[in-house]
Amino acid sequence: MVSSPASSTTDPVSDGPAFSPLYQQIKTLITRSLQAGEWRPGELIPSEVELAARYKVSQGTVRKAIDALADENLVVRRQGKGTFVATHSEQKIQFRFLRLMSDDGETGNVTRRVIDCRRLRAPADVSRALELKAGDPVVEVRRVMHFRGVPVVLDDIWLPGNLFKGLTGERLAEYRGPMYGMFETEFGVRMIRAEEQLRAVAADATASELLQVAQGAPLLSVERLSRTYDDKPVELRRGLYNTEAHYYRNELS
Amino acid sequence: MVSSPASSTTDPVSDGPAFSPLYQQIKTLITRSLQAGEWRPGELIPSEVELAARYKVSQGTVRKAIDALADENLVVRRQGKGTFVATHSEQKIQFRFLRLMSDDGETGNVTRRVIDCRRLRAPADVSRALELKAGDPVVEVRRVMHFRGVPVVLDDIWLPGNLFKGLTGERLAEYRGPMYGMFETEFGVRMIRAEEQLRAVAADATASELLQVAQGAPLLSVERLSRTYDDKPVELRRGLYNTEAHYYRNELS
DNA sequence: GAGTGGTCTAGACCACTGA
DNA sequence: CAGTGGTCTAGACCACTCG
Repeated sequence: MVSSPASSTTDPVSDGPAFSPLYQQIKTLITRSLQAGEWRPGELIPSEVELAARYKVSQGTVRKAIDALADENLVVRRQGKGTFVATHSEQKIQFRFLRLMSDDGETGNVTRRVIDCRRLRAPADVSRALELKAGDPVVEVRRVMHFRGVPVVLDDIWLPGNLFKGLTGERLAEYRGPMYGMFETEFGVRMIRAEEQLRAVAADATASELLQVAQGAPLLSVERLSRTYDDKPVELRRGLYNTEAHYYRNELS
Repeated sequence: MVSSPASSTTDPVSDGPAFSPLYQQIKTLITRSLQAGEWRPGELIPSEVELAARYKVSQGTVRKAIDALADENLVVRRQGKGTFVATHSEQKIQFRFLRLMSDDGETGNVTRRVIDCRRLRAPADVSRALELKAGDPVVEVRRVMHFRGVPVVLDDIWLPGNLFKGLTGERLAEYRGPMYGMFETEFGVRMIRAEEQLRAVAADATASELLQVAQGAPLLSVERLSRTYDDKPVELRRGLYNTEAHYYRNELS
């Protein structure tokens, strides 16, 4: 294994060789393999002993690297079976990114309706957020999510056009299940983490119509920037949530 | 060290002896000491070797227990110095519970003004949330937070009267810094984790006056239930945030 | 330099899964 | 039963802090 200093995503850019522990370097190597698609979402990755042999380190060091990856939800450990690449196409993981709950606890059936899907040159604010060049192509999607048949969420979504070639409203419409699941299986783009900015806003004409609320009614605005393995932004999403009978849940610790 | 199964907070109540690893048991013991005040917020706890000797386990096992406590923010590790009990009276930790950011990045000066503070018998919804008996005493606080002199947050707060004997509006008003810091130093009550429910609502007459916004203006409603070491609820808080120039930030991963 | 937490190793044993 | 991850130990060495 390399013993010279390796750069880490969290290392300061300042002076000094910036010591990086072995397990961090291993973690980086495994992450690269995940990013390169050596093991795909849902698949089994090599066992700890195998990886230890591959990288010429002890099993304990590999273990610590995988522990960190599991903490970040990049990977899921299953005792007796092995370690699997995390996937959005799993019942259990879905509500990690969809934090809306019904007041009565039951979330009920979720259905998604695509209102619009088009390709265009990125508006200034979108290209800035997605770190694209001005005028780069983006896919713009508008969709409504229904909970038990009632429209609750209106999403406007922008995706880098170069990463989502061939994405159309039809393909979106015919896909069952969460969008992020489709993105990872159909386009090889996996959303890893996201930052959200929440605000209360008044419903405009469009929102009023699509969410069936009065104009000016208070809506929860959720602006999300999603990133993939290397922290590159790959989705900008502006959501409007009707919180009459639902709430956005959050845990602080 | 005990070798028989020990109950953990996350153990299922189902059948079986429910195997609990040693480091979990150690973690529970350390948590009990924290709760009992053996080491107070901000103080140094015994070194890993000392604790290993005390509990008759290896240093590695103590290490894993402390790692878990550090992950939960109960404790802070400082290489070369030791491990410290986490405290809310620290610049660094303040924005763990206050997630409001200014649009321009700078949060600026935060000031707090107590509008009202009184003792009363808990209303039904409050006593239910705080798991009190109907009619138990609570302290009710109303306060406004100003960012750079502008009122942005209106909080209504309820605290179990038995835990906060002697809390008055005067004592609150004269205290500088975050409320949770005062709670831990003055009343020995430490907020560990909290669940929040976010909604968009319309400003009523009171909010409109105290936050200087139009009646009916959209406000972000944040209902928070805070818990202490043993997961007992110790605070219910209903906040109204003016998100004209601020947003509630959240990270998903 | 002594004391702290942080890393790395090697080996033993345990708990769980599935053929 | 073999193979996986999970726990626990003991010891060596490193990085950091402070007197």
